[in-house]
Amino acid sequence: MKIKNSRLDAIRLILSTQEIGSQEELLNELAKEGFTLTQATLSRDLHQLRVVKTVGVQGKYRYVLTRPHQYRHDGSEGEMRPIAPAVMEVNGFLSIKFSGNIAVIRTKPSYASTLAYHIDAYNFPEVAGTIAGDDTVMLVISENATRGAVLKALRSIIPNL
Amino acid sequence: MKIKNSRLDAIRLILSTQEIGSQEELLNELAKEGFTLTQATLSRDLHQLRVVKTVGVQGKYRYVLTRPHQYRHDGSEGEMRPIAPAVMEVNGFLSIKFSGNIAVIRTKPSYASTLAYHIDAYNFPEVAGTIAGDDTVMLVISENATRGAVLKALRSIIPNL
DNA sequence: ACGAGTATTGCATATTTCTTCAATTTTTAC
DNA sequence: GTAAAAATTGAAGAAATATGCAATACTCGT
Repeated sequence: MKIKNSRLDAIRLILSTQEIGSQEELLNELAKEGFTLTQATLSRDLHQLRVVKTVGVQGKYRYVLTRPHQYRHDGSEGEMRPIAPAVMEVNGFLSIKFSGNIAVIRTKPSYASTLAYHIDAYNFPEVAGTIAGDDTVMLVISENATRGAVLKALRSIIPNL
Repeated sequence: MKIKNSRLDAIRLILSTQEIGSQEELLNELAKEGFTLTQATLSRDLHQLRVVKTVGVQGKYRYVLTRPHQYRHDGSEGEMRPIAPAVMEVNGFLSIKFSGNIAVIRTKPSYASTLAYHIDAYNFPEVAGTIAGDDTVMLVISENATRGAVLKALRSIIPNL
């Protein structure tokens, strides 16, 4: 089904760029994008996407993505995902540290999966893969990439870096 | 407040060892431990602990811990946390692979944060830190530790390893 | 020890989310 | 292409969760 899949994509996109606190809110955002559906369907969509409702920055509830299987596209994955639409503000970033071949990125609580989603979306060759917790992203650096190259790549999507 | 804190600990413990699908269910478990409280209070406790309701193994909903600050105790943290009470079954473990200075541990869906929680609780010096996704834990090995040492440490809490 | 300020809690209810059922649409196998 | 099977959906209501309010318990400074 075509409609459903693009709707799921829309949900992912919205959740990764906005702070959504209830299904109704998300329903409105989806309506703006031209998707008409009921809360019942949305509930099922969220279940399928394994989205979780967590507690965001100021104690507000927030729906966030949990990414299913992390660390992909190490060459084996030909599937070229569409580039994230326009460079967007990826806020929530706090700090980055390197250790061996990985970078540990700290974010504000509940922002990690959003950031990881964006990093993934760009398919940087310097990035072997990522995994997101709640406020931490671990990024595995590609074999032939340098830390500097990773920083440079990330700077293109993280404003305050 | 003493009661509340031990209750929060009890919640953490229960969530990390059992599959809890609703607050009422958790309420029952807490009752067994001698805690009497209402769903309202529990809701607030879960909010404070930033527990999330996610989708578990067979599509069932499940409450899981989100760990607040990963990768700690690199020397800077003196705070000695109490050892996890008794060695407990940390099931859900599937496999472990090493790559450079990290270990990638696969678990059954939604078990990752539970496992990471336990690893953290033990404060192994061989472990620089962990981060949990949904079904994956990435563990950063301390600079001066060997893979064997990490395995040995993990074996003490993961039965089938 | 007293009182002001803060935190914790239950109750009742509002709000939100999930699920059952039946209807439709889409896919699959011939 | 057609029938059977599977998937998707909305409506409505059930179930689960969050919260305003008032009462009680605790903390801290004096």
